[in-house]
Amino acid sequence: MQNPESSGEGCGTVRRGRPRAFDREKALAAAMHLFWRKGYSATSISDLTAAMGIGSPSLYAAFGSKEALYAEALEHYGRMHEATAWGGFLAAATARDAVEAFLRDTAAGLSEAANGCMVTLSAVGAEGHEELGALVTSARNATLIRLEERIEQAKAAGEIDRLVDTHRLARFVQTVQNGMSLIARDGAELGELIAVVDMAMLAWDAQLREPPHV
Amino acid sequence: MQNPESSGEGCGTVRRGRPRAFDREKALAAAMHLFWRKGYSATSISDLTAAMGIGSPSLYAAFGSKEALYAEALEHYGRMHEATAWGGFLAAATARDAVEAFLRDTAAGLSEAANGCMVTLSAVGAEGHEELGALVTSARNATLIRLEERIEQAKAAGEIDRLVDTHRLARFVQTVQNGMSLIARDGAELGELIAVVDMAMLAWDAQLREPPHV
DNA sequence: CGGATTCTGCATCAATCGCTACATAATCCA
DNA sequence: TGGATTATGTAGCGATTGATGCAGAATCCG
Repeated sequence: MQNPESSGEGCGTVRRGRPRAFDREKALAAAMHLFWRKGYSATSISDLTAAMGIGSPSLYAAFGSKEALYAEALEHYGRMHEATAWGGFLAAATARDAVEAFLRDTAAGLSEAANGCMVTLSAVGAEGHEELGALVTSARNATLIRLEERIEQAKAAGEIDRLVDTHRLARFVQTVQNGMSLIARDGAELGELIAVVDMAMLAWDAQLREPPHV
Repeated sequence: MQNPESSGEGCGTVRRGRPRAFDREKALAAAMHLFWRKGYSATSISDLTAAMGIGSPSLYAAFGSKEALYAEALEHYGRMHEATAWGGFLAAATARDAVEAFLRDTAAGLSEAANGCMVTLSAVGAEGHEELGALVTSARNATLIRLEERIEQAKAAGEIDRLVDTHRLARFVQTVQNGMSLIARDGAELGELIAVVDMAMLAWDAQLREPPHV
């Protein structure tokens, strides 16, 4: 926050003084995994320094504070999972294919991580850290908006009837995806997650068969 | 834990010594709401004593420890919401009606509380308290088992084809219900939750129309 | 080399954590 | 009333929390 150079990693500038003895990216990844698994409040600085393999002064010099480290861990999480979560979605030819790819890729990702989605399951706002809570809330909202925009695009392309409720479709997909994070954290296996996706797509198809105005 | 009388509230026995100056049930309810909203780790004893309106010695005399208080708050939560969550489910004539009632009652409950379900969203196990984590995990699993048993019952009654995958149906319903907790905590309104339920029931109906073996 | 700069490890800060000892207050039974 | 029992309030326990001061080490530029 206070030092504008420290957070940006200063890619272009030549580093002066004693060089950092640890890999900042790896330390950040370790912190991310810890925050991901235990949440913000239950993760202490000593947990972090142990997992990152550094002392607390190095942590604070490199990341500023626990809150700033969490914010950066969130960004790192987003960078790491952007492609796997949205690649198929963006490449799909239709909104239906996009949604199905999105849910299937989510299922695949969740069955590997087994922690659920860091963004979906974060309760950092409710834990009393409103600024960080706003970060995760806006990240969640971005998913809903992406879904809605893709559906609107499908409407413009004539793929989906203009009278269909975009928000309803998107909310449903979001709900299923969120729920998958929870059952995955409780140990659901890939096959179960895939079955959930299949049933969700049945709902999608049935909803688009329904008369739009009832 | 150590004192067998303290946790059971000793309804029948005559109380001796100085009487308690606070309402144990109300204090427990206050603790439950705090744990519900903030989670286990982010809720401190001073938060609790402030919300319960008592001193810490009274808290420990009445509830034993923070962990025991959380466990009792969980039970209290279950008792408070058992009827509203499962009343319609148990009264329904068919499995389909039961599931729809379960999801609709969930939607109604979530739109009031706006915290999501305390059991669904608890991460106390991941926070490092495995015993409490086992409690919430088994509570979540109980929901899945109830759903599965109701579906099996419907199969026995000839209402649902025996070849349909019980676990798949139950997992889907559980996933949708879990997801609803998350979007409710993010501010989804009753109408949006109801729309999700409607779409979930489309999936239910479509799944039961599908040929069981593919 | 010397001086500036930056990072690391040790030690520690004030604050808070979960929890409790202790003296006093309020009730019961006799 | 007096002794037994239980609850309350103050005050504080040792441990841990998030976060730093500081001396020394390691690099840069000149």
